[in-house]
Formats: sequence, C-alpha cells, structure tokens
Amino acid sequence: MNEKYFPTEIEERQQQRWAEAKVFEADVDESRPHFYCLEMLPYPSGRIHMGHVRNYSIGDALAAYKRMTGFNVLRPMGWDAFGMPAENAAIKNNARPDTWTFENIDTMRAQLQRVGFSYDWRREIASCTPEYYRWNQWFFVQMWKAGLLYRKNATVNWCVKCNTSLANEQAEGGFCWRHEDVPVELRQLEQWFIRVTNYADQLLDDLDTLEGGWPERVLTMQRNWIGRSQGAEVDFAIDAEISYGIRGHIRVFTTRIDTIYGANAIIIAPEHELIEQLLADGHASAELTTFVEQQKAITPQDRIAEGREKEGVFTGLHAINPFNQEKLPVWTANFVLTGYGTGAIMAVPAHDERDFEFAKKYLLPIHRVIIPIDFPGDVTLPPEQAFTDKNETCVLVNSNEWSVLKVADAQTAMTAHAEQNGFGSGKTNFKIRDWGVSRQRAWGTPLPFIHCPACGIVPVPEDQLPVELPKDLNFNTQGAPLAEHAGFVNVNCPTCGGAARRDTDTMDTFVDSSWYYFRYVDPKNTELPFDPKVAAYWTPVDQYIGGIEHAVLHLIYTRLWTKIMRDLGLVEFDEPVKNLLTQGMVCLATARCEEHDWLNPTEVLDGKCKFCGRTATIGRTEKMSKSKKNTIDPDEMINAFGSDTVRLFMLFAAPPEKDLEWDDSAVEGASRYLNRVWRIVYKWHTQIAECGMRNADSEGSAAARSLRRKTHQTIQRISNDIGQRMNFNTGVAALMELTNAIYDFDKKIDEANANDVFALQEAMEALVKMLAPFVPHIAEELWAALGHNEFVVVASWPVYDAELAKADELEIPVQINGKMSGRVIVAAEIDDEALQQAVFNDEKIKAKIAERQIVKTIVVPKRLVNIVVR
RNA sequence: GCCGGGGUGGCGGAAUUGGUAGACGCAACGGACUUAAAAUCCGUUGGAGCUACGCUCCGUGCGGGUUCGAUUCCCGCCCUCGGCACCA
Repeated sequence: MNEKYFPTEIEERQQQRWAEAKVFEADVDESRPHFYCLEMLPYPSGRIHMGHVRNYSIGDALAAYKRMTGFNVLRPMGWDAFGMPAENAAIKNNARPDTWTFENIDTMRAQLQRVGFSYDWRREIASCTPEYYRWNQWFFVQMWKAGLLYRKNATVNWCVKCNTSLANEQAEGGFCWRHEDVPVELRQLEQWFIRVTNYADQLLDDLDTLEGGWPERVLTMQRNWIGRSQGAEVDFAIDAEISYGIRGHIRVFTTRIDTIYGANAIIIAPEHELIEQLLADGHASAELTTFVEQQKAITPQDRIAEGREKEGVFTGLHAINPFNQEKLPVWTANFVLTGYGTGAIMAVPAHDERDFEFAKKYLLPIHRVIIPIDFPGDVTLPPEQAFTDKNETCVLVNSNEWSVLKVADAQTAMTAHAEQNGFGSGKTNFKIRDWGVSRQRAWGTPLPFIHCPACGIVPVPEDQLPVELPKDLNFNTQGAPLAEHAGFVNVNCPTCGGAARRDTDTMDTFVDSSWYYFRYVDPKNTELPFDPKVAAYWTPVDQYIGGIEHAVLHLIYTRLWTKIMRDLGLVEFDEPVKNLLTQGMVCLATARCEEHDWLNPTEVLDGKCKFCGRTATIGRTEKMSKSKKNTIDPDEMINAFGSDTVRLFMLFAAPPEKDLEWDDSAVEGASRYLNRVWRIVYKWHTQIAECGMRNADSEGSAAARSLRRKTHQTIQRISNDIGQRMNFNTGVAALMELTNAIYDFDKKIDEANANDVFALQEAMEALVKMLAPFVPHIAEELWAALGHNEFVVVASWPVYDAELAKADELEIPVQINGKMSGRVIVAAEIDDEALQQAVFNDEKIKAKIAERQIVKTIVVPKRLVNIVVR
C-alpha cells in the first residue's frame, strides 16, 4: 500500500481488475433474488456531462449496495443513438451520421468506463444498429396487424428547424421540444399513428398502482397530460324552419349534463362543418364570414393565449334542447376548439365561468339550475357570478322532473334518459391523442411498409426485416433524403410482385427508448426482441433513475409500450417500472458581460470580464449548459481529484432528487475526506492484515466498546439510508462520523489489548465495505490493503448486531413544562419507574422544581421525561 | 385559477413514528506544527443577554390552534419552484 493516495493510478488499476474478473456481469440465476437497476440511456452527443455522472453515480451506489446484500443485479448501459444532431452534423461536415454517432459512442463509453461505473458492458446496445431497430420494425408490423397502427391525413405539428413533424408531447406549449424558441407550424400530412387512445383509460388508472414508487409530481403531470373527462354527448336537433332549412343536429360534449336546463345557446367552433355549410350555401352573414376568416388567420397558440377576450358571432341557426324543447341560438366563438370533444358546446352561463363571461358580453340570458341545498335566495334570479360547485350539497332547480336531485344523481339519470330517447350517451374524452410517430428524417428507423397501387399498404414480411437505412444518402437536400433515394424507394410489392413504393418516413426516436431496457435482458436475440422467459426473470425494472424532463414524454410512451407488449404476449405485467427516482439537475452560477455575453467562471477575474474588463454580473444558479458556459467538464475533475471524489461530492452535497449546486470547495472537502480515510487505514493496515480474521474473546476497553457501538449503529443507519430511503447524503455523513470515531479511538487504543485491535479492525473493515457503493476504487484498494483477496464491490454487506449497537448508558433529556431543563445519565436497560426516580433524584432538577406543585410526569421510555408543574 | 413540491445558521443540508433543532460537510475565525507555505491536527462558530468556563431568553416563512411537548399535526395567510389551463 502506498503511503499517499493517488486516485488516478488506483482507479485505473481497479477498473482493470474488475473487467478481468467480470465482476459486474450478471446472468439469470434462480437461486438469488434479482434487482434491475436502470438509468436513462444517454444520447451520444459527443461527451458526457455532469448530469450523466450524477445520474449514474446514484445508480451505481444503489446497484453496489444491492450486490453486496445478495442480489443478482442487472445494470446495463446503451445509446439512444438516432436523432437530429447526427443528421445536422452530417449536413454540416458532409459526413455520414453513423460515423459521427459511433465516434461519439466510443468517446463517451471510454469516459463512462473511466468513471468506473459497474455496467455489464456485454449488454450494451445502440438503437441505430440494424440489430436493434429491426425490432422496432417488428413491433410496428405486429401493431399494424393488431390494428394499433394506422395512417391518417391529419393536421400535425411541424418544426421548421427539425424539418419534420412532431408528436403532441414534443410540441407542448406550441414550441418544439428541441427548439424552445421555434413555434410549431400546423401542416396537413398523411402520417402514421399509434392508437394511444385505446390505452388511455389504462394509462390513467394504472398510475394509481404506482403511488409510493413514483414521485407524486410525475403522477400528477401524467394525469394532467392524459386529461380524462367524463361526461355525455347530447344531440341538439337543428330547427330547420328558422335555420335556412338546414336539417340534422349538433352534437355537443358536456361534463355537466345536469345543467342542461340552464343552456341558453349552442356554441360551435369556427372550423365546425355547419359553418362550412353556411358559407358554402351563402347563408353566412357578412359579420360571420369576417369573424370566421379572422379566427382562421390566428395561430392556435395565439387564439388560446392567456387573457384573450372571448369573441363570438350568431350564426343564424337555432337548435332545440332535447330536454325541454327550448329553441337555442347557435353561436360560434373563439374559445370553442375544434380539436376537443365534438367542437361544439352547450353554453350554461349560470354554472360555467367561460359561458358566464360570454353571456355577459353578448347579453344572453342566464338561468340558474343548480343551488346549494340551503340556498336562501330567489331561485328565479340569475346568479351574480358563475356557480360551479357540484358537490354533495348541490341540487338541481328549475329543471322539471329532475329538480331536487343531487348533481351526481342527476348526471346518471339524465344521461340514461338521453340514451333511452336516442339523443345522447355517456362519453369519456381524453386530452391525450394518438401518437404521431412519422418523421420525415433520414437518421431513424425506416417504417417497414410498402405502398402498392394494387394491394394498398403491405407490411414488409418479417423474414425480410430489418429494412436497413441506405448508407449513401444525400443529406444536402431540402426534402427527405430517404424519399430521394431511388434504390430505397422503388421495390416490388411483397404480395403481388408489382411495382410499389417503400414508405419513406422514419420512426420518432422515442420509439427506440420505449422498450430498450427489455432488449438489455437478452441483447443478442435474433428470433424476438427478447426472450419472454428471460424478461420474466429480470423485469419489471426495480429502480429507474433519470431526469424529470421525461415525465410526460418517454415515461408515458414506455408505459404505453409495455401495455402493447403485454397484449402481444411478451410480458405479463402492466407497468414496466416499479420505482422511479427523478434526480435533480447539476447547477452552477452563471456570469455575463455586456460585451461578451455568457462567461465561464475562469473568464471572470475579480468580478471583471477577462476580455474587456467590464464588470461581470454573477447571475443566478442555473442548470449547467453549454450555451450558458456554466459547465464543468467531468474529465477535468477526474484528472484533478479522481472519480471517487467527484462521485462522493455529488452524492453527499444534496439528496438525489434535489438540484445540486457545483461547489469547488466542497469537492475539495470530499477529496480531503478520502485522504483522511486513506491515512488512518495506512497507519494500521499491516497490523490488521497480519492478524487475519478474529473475534473478540472478551470485552475490550471502554473506548473499544464505544467504537464497536458506533460501528454497528452506523451499519444500521446506512443500510436504511441507502436501501430504504436512497438518501445517500446522510449515508455519507454517517460514514464520516464513523471515520471521526476511528480517529478518536486511534488516540486511545491499547495496542497490547487484542480486543482493542479487533474493535479497530471491525470498524475499519465495516467502513471500507460501506464506502464501496460510493467510492468503489479507493474502497477496493483499501480492502486489499487490509488483507483481503476477494473484491469488496461484491463482498457481503456488514451485518448489524443489535446487542453491540445498544448503548449501555443513556443521556435522557428532562423537560419541565415542555422546556429543556437538564439531562440525566442512566443505565440503558432502565424501566420507566426507575427513570422517573433518577430524574427526581437529580439535584438540578430538584432545585428547578423547588416549591412548585407537580401535576403529572410524562415518561417516554428511554427517550425523555417531561415534568408538568404549576 | 387548478394540481403538486418547497421555505431550517453565512452556505449545502440533517432531524426516519409528535420527544434534546442545526448531524455531516463547506466557509470563516483562533491555535499547534513549520524557517515559511502547503498538508495535517486541535478549538470556536444560530441570535441576544448575563452576576460568563455556566446559565437565561429567543429561534425552523407569518398568524392562530391542538398537545405535557410541534420543524413535524390542524386552520388561515405570505413567498417560491415545477406542472396544467378558454378541455366544455
């Protein structure tokens, strides 16, 4: 053992030893409990960043702890390797996206290996290889056969920068998910869609089964995104006599059928087909024509922008309320959207805020039909504001035979009534839409379909998969490179043999990441995406760790994919991830200069910009990002301090789910701590290694007993901190305390007393083992120095002895009227009565109570005594 | 507006079931060692006060409440972060 700690040297050596001994390789083993520890796979952008290091350090700590406590741990890594940046790089450098991607993968793999993460690299996958994307295609063929995949001409989100269509999830808030400053355009396009709506109910309901295992906010975000609303569709017949002879009906969607007697108008979206008809037939007023034109000119995100004034126009039509035959005017308005429900609503101003606002503006009547049961006022008068309560205490009024019913009961009864009379039915609407998976890009999985003039859409036969991407694509084109590649496009129909066209869309890259972790369990399978039997052993994932940014993207797609795989018979469960940890971001303060914009910390000298000497303003702490120049390069840190120090800092500085602010001094502190551990082990390692494994034959000195107590208390604490709570920061703190206790003991140890030396050995060995999940390299080195041949990273976790952890004396706080008033020291095994006695015998307490009258005494066994006095 | 997280020293954070608030670390200050520096080691460090080597009072965003006892539970606010939002 070297006297000094040289991190880089030992890290390299230990990584090599682990690789040679294949210690992190795991295979199916029915004799042991298994644990699947997964982190979100990176996009091979070029270099790993601190966020990756944090993410994988958390996973590494948990995986190591599980290994040491007897689990067969699956811990794979791979590459989400399709996507835009590779294509952009190809255009820019006139190179091939695969070259760029694989070079990046090589760089980043080497970086990860240098951090020493405990991956089973045999299982590595890259989604851009035909061996992988072949199964994307296989899934699409299965989904096509099952009717879960379809083509339709639809209005889709289009990003001009990506030059492709996007899914709704990728266009949240009207902006591209990759280009936050690029508003999406809407285009009409023939597209492939996955029938998410078939699974909407399950996607929502199964979230309940994830309570406890998933963060509440992720569940909330998904519930919001799926957005189920239960209600009814009701048909309002058009009164042809006063509606230019137009016949038919307007179907509205409502969640408040109980308020239908309060309806005073029907409002339809400006895009509604009736409007089209009025315009076509020349029945539209000038006012209506202008309004509709105006609305269509406004982009959807503007039309629904916050605080936008409600505007509408009467259409000239009338419809009949099927419940009371009342004739209602039909309006069109900007706040009724064509994409939700039926694109038509019944306006009930008395009980809906938007309708109320609209009715006030256009002087429509307002009829109260719901009241709280103890309503004191005149029910014939309209409310001053919309009354939207619908709880148990609300009842119907002014609603003929339905009056007096509670809201919920009325909804059931009135929906049934509508159904029986054929003018309505119960209906559930979702905000979530079918997943538009077509992309007009070339660095993605080709869709395995052929368009035949005679046979229609024909899937590529499974034995002809994969449909490989051509290697000689021209990326310097305005169009889609695949569509311009004649050799790719022109094929013969697999069914009739006639000339046909290959589909030229590629799949959304979120398809790749929807099932990648199932491929890890059986990455070389050539018959199926994975062997269901092997998957049954490893999956579902026990712990998934990644960033919050995927709360409604990847995490909803992968839940969907699991349900589809279940229905295909590949897996037998509903949810793929039992526990989810969303780790916080790695942040750093930003700095700016008027002249040079963002500055990195080394460009700020004494508060001034290095380049121009202007005052540099230190901005707020923000997520590390290249554009803000507030990044720290992991490689540089590892060169300076070693991987162990970087990991220790990240695990210690904050709990995993919180944001972590990079702090150079705290990194040095972590390094200092490891040196401190090294020094004390160095001091004793020869003596401990030489005496081998022993057991204490009798009690050692009081100091030795105290150290053993601390050792076992620490084992208990840290097992809970890592295993149950995943609070690595407090786990590290506990190890620091134990280290401090070892230093204290070092001053008092009686070297001649074998029991004292044993206490030290026990403490040091436990410490080194418990350090292994956080700082595996130094732990491995110290473990060897202490005389062990096996690897510490797979050694058995130390066993906690409750007897030894027990204190033999307790310091019991004493309160008088709940205020801290002193402490008494008593034997650990004391009963309540003796404890109380000891408190009353204490001179200080006696003096404080003095003449006062004791009302009662509360004794919390072995914890606290509180004396209530008057 | 609705939903969900937070608010504790100079800083990061701890307090696991209502029971000693501030573990552990960073920074700072004082001291030891050293020719010196680095490294290391020891000590102090929430605030105020005092008859000062011990003790008193205050203190977990604010105001109330429950309790022998509240950072923890309840009610009402404030601030903050994140998500959703003319969704019928």
